[in-house]
Amino acid sequence: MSGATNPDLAVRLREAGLRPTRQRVALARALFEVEHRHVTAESLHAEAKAGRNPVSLATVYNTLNQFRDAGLLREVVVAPGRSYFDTNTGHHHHFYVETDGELHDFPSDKVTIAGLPAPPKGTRLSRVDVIVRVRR
Amino acid sequence: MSGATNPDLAVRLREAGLRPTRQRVALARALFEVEHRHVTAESLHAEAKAGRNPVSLATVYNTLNQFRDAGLLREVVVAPGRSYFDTNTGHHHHFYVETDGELHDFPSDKVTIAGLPAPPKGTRLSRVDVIVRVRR
DNA sequence: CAAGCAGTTTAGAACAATTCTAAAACTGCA
DNA sequence: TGCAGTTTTAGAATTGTTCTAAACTGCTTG
Repeated sequence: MSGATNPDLAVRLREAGLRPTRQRVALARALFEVEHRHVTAESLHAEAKAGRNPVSLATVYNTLNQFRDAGLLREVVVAPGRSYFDTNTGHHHHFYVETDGELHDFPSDKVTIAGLPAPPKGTRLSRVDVIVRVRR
Repeated sequence: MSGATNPDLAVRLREAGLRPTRQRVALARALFEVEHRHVTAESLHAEAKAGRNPVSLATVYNTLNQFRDAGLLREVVVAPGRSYFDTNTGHHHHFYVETDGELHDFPSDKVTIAGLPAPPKGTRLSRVDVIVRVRR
């Protein structure tokens, strides 16, 4: 079962304008066939290498960037040199546990942010990131 | 006038547990004797080098980290490999213009964030960062 | 006010994260 | 199946930051 090709993923990639190559599909499966995940390039690379679909680190970086640009992933920068890719692209925010580098989602349903000033003129809103930093 | 030593800065550094050395005072003057600023290590280093108080890049990094640890500065990470130090340590949030890397403060007076979930158990709140990302 | 020691600075090496390069390997279409 | 354009790859290069070890400086003491 785990060796089978998932046609949905191939379709999803094609719709994003990306050819469903062996490597991209392998990474997409690791990312999207399970619950929401937070990965770094290094962690995903280690995972792929350990599994039966080794993918070079350069390709992991390329693919994560392409997935992000295509809207399949969201990048969250929590600290200098610490960047996560989040498979949850819906509206939500993050807890970041500074003492051990963990990142957790929380839904934005209940959260309301009021009174934000208008974007500087000549710019349009791209996204509002809320990172709640906590420590143990 | 601009060559004079500012005793307040020396005091402020000493209170932070830092010896007021020539280099630290020079950087503190560049940072704190004007309106609130957003600097990077590189930009501050370039500035110091151009002025009459050249300071090595290593010292700029050390000093920024010390100032941040002492609460004199706040670090804002906006993108991978892009970290600003903000001389405004009060409550406020940021606009980040993704297309050109600019960072702007905005006061948090008017902004209310309601409905944030409680921190994960075993952790205590450190800070809530709100970054409003915009593009031209 | 000289001496000495801990704290600081520095250039350069080292390191970590990410991107680039150029060549080999693929993918998809004709 | 052949072929043109994409994609992958290893390794080099780049970028941002920290480390190292030696020289220097600020502060305290005798």
